[in-house]
This record gives sequence, C-alpha cells and structure tokens, in this order.
Amino acid sequence: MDLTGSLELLWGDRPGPRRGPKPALTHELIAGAGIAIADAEGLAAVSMQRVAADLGFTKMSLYRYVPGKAELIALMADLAMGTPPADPGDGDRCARLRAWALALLPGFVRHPWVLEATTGPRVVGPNELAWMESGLALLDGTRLRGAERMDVLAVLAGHVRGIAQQAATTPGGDVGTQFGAVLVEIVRERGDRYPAVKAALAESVAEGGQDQALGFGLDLILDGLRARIASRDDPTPR
Amino acid sequence: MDLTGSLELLWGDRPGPRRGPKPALTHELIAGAGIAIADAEGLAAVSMQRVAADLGFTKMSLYRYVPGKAELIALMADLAMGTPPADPGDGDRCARLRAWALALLPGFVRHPWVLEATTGPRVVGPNELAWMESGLALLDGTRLRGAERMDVLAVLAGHVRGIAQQAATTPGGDVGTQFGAVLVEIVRERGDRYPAVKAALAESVAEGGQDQALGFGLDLILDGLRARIASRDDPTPR
DNA sequence: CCAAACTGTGTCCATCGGAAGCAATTCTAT
DNA sequence: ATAGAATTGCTTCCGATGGACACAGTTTGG
Repeated sequence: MDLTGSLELLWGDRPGPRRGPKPALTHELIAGAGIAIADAEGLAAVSMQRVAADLGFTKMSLYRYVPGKAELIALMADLAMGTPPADPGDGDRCARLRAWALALLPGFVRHPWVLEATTGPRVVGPNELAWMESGLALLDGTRLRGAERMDVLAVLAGHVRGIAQQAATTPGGDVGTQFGAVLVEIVRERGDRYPAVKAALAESVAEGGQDQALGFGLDLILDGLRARIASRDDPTPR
Repeated sequence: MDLTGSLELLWGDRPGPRRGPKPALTHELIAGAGIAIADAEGLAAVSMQRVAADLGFTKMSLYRYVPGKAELIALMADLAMGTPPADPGDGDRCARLRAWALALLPGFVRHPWVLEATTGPRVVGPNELAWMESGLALLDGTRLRGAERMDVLAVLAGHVRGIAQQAATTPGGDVGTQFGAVLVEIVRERGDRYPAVKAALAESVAEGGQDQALGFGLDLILDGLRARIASRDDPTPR
C-alpha cells in the first residue's frame, strides 16, 4: 500500500504552475463534487467518471489534479469533516471535552460515508489533525501521558463514530427502517437463543428514543476520565 | 441498498435440495477461502474470480451459493469473528466485561479487514449477535435500561475496534512503520501549528510502548460504568 | 423411465481505475 | 514579437471486475 500519493495531495504545498493553460479545476471543486455524490448516493456511487461528469469534464482530466481514486476519497473525507470549533474556554475540562466530542457528530451524520472512508491504513489529513490538536489541547495540564491523552480522544471519537454508524442505519430513511426492522425481526424469530438481546431490544423499543445513547456513553467515559485525572493529581503514592 | 440477500445468506435455514448433483461447495468453504485471501492480501484482493480460482472452480459457480460479493464479505466477516468465549462466571462484573472486550481483540487483529467489512449499513450475523448476547448477559441484574446496556457494549467494542485499527497500521509490518513514520514526519515538519499533538507524540514515542492503550481505555470506560451502576443501585433519589 | 430440479460452465456485457499519446493553450526567455 | 517549453483537457486503449443468462450434464422423485 502506497501512501505517498495521499501525503502529497493532503499536505503538499503546491507551487502554482507558471506556464500552460490555467487549471479549470481545483482540489476543492473536485472533492466537493465527490462529497455531493457520496452524500446523496453513498460512497460506492463515487467514480472518476461520475465526478468528472458532474463537473462537466472527462474523467481523465481529474488525474491532472488527483493521483488516484483512493487519494481523492481521502481528500473528500478530510474536507467533509471540516475544522473543529473554537474552544469556548469556559466550563470545566470534561464539559469542554464533551462539547468537542459532540461537535464531531454532525460531520459523521451529514457524511456517513466518512466512516467507511476512514477505516484501514490511511494518512491523517490537515483537518483531522486539527481535531486531534484541539482535543489534545483540552487535556493540557493533566498528568496523563502522551499516549494516554491520545487514547482518551480515541475512546471519545470512537464512541461518536459508533453512534453515527448506528444512527446512519436506524433513522427514518429507507435503509434505516429496513435495518432496524431486520434486527428486530431476527431477534423476534429467534429470541430464545438470544434472551438478553431480546430483553434489551424490547425494552429499548418500548422506551422509544434511544437518542440519548450518545450522551450516556460520553458521560460514562468522562466519569472515568474525571476519576483518572483526579487520581493522578492526588499526591498520595497509592 | 438491499439487505435481504445478506439476511437470507446469514440467517437462512437452507433446506437441502433433493434433486440434482450434490453441491461440491459449502458456505464455510467459500467463506474460508475468502478469509484466507483477505488475511494474506487484504480485502481488496478478494474477488469472485480469486476465491473461485483458489477453490478450483469458476467464478460463476460461486453465485450458486452466494447472492453476490457483498453478501460473501458479510458472511466472511461474521465467520472470522468467531463465537464469544464462555463466561468464566467468576470475578466481578467489570472484570468479566473487561475479559469480554479483550476477547474481541484477537479477531480484529488476525483479520484486520473485518473493520472495513463491518462499517456502513449491514445485517447483523449470528456470531455478532452471539457476541452481543454474551455481553448483554454480563449486564443482567444492573438497573441500566435496554438501550443503555447496548450502549455500554458499543463503547467497549468501539474502543477495541479503534485500538485494532491503530494496531493494524502501526506495528512492525511494512505499512505500519510507513504510516507511523508518516504521522511523525508530518508533525515534525509542521509541529508549530500542532503543539499539543507534537508534545503528545514526542512523549508517546519517548515512552516507547503505547501497548497499554487498550487497557487504559477499558479501565476508563469500566470505571465510569461502575459508578453508573452504583448510582443506579443507590436508593437515594438524588 | 422420464421429467423436474439442480449443478457447474461458457459467453457476454457495462463499468471501473488507470496508462499513454495528442492537440491546444499559455507563459517565459530571447 | 516569437520560438520553445510547460501544462492543460481530451481521445483511445487496456485489463480486471461484478454479474446476467443460457446451456449441458447429473441426480432424484413419482
């Protein structure tokens, strides 16, 4: 797997060419067209042909701007997640971390394909690194080690991802109801083999909204984090 | 997106056909061949041609057993994760949940492509549901609501997934060192714009092993869970 | 014994990502 | 001003992919 292409595309400072016809396209235009397609019809609908056609160009012209499809997808994903919001600065650390995690959700919800696009080996992009930076900044002043700080962000972001994935398949949309109904149907027919799932699922649908799942999980994590930070700050050796 | 095919394949009780030549293949054989390819060369190397060739058959013969490639991948993923281990029964609840989450890791590590294969809308398979069942059983007796119990599992499994993804790109393998080096290189060159990342990364590589990341995150989550369960059991209304 | 059912195969097709070469355009150096 | 260099977008071509479809061979139930 070669990642140098993505690295160049995501991080390369491009010296504007001096001769030849002026480029009619830009990275932003191309990635934007790809994002629009992926938002509307899923990541599988994104092909070089399709992106180029939507822009009114031939597919091969895209290769003047993008080394390949994989790199284009990486660019789309980084662009789609946007930049992290500015830290409000007030509130305690956990509340700000909570806000950080919550701010991550809209991107995943509006662009569910980002989940698929960001699994597997890949190069971290500028926006993703900006998110990491703003999250790590919220952990400054704690006695957590470097790896531990990144781990906290991984847990938080991982949970938001999970919720987003679940949300992408359950809400009102066509696929959503289909999937939710499918799971309920499976358990309904074979509930004897899965009593705990049956009980939890029945209780869940009876309660109606499982929308507080995100908050519940975040509180869980942040409660644990608070205790961790406190115990590290506690000068007693044990 | 049509999921009925996956549903049939994963959950369908197939009545053995009565006439005609005996089938030379089985779901297990086909999925096993696909798993072997994906393990060795990644999910992208799995094609109908390749799977069939490895089995000594034509690609079209596979379509007698599998409705399509997507369904085959789903079957592979469910099979690759295996069944959850039996609950030891001793130890406190959080320790057993910890063991449950840890047991999830080897599957993801041995079959990193499962991460890619299980993102996006999909049908839950028998093995995945068995994992869910065994995890939910460990939460019996708590005063957590149904949705909350599933959420706890989602957080735990999500973290294991994240660690597995990180592990799949960082360890000694070719791609791994490349990716890790790329991230370090990016931050090294543009560290000024990402001071917190730079600090955390420097500290992390100085410490050497970030292998305890999994345990750290699990402890975080389970600490929070313990507090949640205790507060729910506490009869004081507030 | 024969028709129904089922198997594996061969052929065909649209689409995909990408390589190579070509004509047109524009800038730079003279 | 003009010739050469650089860069654009396009056309053509290729191998591989997922899948539809029809066909011949094999097994079994009535």
